Amino acid sequence: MIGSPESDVREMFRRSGYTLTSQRRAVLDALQDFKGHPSAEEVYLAVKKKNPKVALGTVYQALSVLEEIGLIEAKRWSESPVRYDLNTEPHYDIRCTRCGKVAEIPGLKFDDFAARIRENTPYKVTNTSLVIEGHCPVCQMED
Amino acid sequence: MIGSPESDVREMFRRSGYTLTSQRRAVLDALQDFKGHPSAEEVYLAVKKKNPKVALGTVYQALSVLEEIGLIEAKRWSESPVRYDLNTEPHYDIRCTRCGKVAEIPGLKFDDFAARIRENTPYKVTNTSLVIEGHCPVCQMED
DNA sequence: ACTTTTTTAGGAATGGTTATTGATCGAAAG
DNA sequence: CTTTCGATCAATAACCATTCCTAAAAAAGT
Repeated sequence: MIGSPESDVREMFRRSGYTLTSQRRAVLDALQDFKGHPSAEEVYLAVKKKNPKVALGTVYQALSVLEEIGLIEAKRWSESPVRYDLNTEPHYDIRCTRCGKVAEIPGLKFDDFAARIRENTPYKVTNTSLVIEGHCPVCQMED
Repeated sequence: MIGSPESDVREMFRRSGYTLTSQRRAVLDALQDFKGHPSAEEVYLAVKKKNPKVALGTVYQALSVLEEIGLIEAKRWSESPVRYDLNTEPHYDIRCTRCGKVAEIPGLKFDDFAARIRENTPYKVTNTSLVIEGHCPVCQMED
């Protein structure tokens, strides 16, 4: 939800009850450095460069903890591997199903649908995700 | 997008270039009969009752064709198997991550994200999907 | 320092989905 | 009708993202 400076990260871990281990920190750092929306595998490779001993399973587990805490967001596009993003400013992402590139949609005011949904259901909403797909201008030329 | 009566189904198949085979028809029928959002496996079992010879792979293939044509919609919740729904009136679905039940959120006017997004991007938008998850009233009692 | 609980590495196992292949079907032409 | 030829199908094997398992290590609690 926020820019996640050091103190916020610590605070959110403290409140969650999970411990902020070096592996979880490394996964978060890797996501911070990443341009785009890496898959678990890509995060794993990035983390491995600094600490060759981390296991892929650990990265998966760290990602799921970070998602549960709310520090990162998982995007499930129609193509399989789940992709992760730092949970910073709300924004809309669109993915080209031909070339795979993910872009942010600029100039579109973000509508906090999560808030509106909370007002309209007795459910306790824990997660919302808007997936948008299409063909980017370049790939449209194939038509 | 619409109620998909017989003639619409034929028309959409005709325009797509795909042929309306008995298997694809059976998959569509199964979805029509289904309450809720079946997985490919569940659709397969339903189709199998009427035609024991169909293969699971055929169901997957039919589902992907039907999705491409726009007759059905695929929902990718955080829990793995993809679930399918007839593409009828736009609506919001919420899924309880504890008991797995999917419910429609009533009384919430659907805002056509796709239309607003199309106006704000050079992409050709082919698919939008809003995934909402939380804990239903019953499962909240576990807290 | 000792005990308990949580986390990790490493690797094997799972399970949803895709790919493969040979057989079969179906529209279009002769 | 038949023949042709591409599309579709059933069955099964392969794939691969993710989860599970276990012993060891680390962290937290006392």
